Amino acid sequence: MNETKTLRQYLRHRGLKVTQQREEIAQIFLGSKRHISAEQLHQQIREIYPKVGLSTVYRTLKLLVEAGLASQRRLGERITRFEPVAGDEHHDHFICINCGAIIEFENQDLEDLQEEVAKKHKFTILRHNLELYGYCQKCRRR
Amino acid sequence: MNETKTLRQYLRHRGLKVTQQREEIAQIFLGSKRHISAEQLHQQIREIYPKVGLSTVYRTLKLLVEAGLASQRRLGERITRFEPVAGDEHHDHFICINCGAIIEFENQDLEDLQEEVAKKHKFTILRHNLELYGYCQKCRRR
DNA sequence: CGAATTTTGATTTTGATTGTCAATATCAAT
DNA sequence: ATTGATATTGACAATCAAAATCAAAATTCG
Ligand SMILES: [Mn+2]
Ligand SMILES: [Mn+2]
Ligand SMILES: [Zn+2]
Ligand SMILES: [Zn+2]
Repeated sequence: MNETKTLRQYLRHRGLKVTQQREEIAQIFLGSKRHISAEQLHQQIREIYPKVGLSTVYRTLKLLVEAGLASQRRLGERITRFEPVAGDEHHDHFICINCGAIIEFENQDLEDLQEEVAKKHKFTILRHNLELYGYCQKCRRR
Repeated sequence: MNETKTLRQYLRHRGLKVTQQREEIAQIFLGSKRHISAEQLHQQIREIYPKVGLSTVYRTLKLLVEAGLASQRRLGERITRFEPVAGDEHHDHFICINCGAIIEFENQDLEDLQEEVAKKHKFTILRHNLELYGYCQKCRRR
């Protein structure tokens, strides 16, 4: 678990405390399925660490995002979902409006073109959100 | 006001009723500033039509979206904003994280490239969201 | 250890949006 | 114009994810 180290470093760097709960939450989060909600993660954590509260899950997810270990998304639903970030990778999403499937993809041309458009408008991009809604392979025919 | 006609047609086509409130809300919405919230729109409407309720504003905005006269966005905030749609135009957004400015842009290459990527993944795009967050021209230097 | 500081978690609160429902409006057929 | 079936309205309550509260507990560092 290298990410655990990254979290500890981030916390110390900010003068925050390395607590049991933060380590437990990070541990479970990093091993959980992608695009998980705070509530779902809380359920999973409780199976192993029954005393952890939902508030602390919300707070720790925020820290993980700040530390660059998680990314936060609102993919068409009203709830926020989180996913672990491996290194400096980036990806975007297809979302099937029929079955709810989330398909991740990466395309450097798309990223480059965005930068080009930004340059034209004298805008500096720090991050972006691209969500493509429609039908997945299984759902597209009827 | 050609859009008023479009709304009437849409309502009749769906067996819905053309009401005072729907026409009033549409009228004010179409003349309002872009990226307005339901609450803000309700304020504006009340200045001229004081009896219109917030629920009806929400319901009518939904109808306007369905009729293709409005588009609905969540640009990083927790609230939903609406903007009138002119014809079949489409655009995406830069959002300045410093001053909150929203800059609209259109780029056909970007749209085409998205389609290309979708084809590779056997995904059919019906709609999409692209939000580029960063600094606008004014805010980018310091 | 001991004190200063931060964190936790049960609980309450917030706030945007949606649901409820009795009163009212619309509209097609008389 | 009147009627009656149906849809709509608006005040209000409900929902629900997320944020705030705060006393008790944990962490850190000398
Ligand atoms: Mn993802
Ligand atoms: Mn816009
Ligand atoms: Zn699907
Ligand atoms: Zn700016």
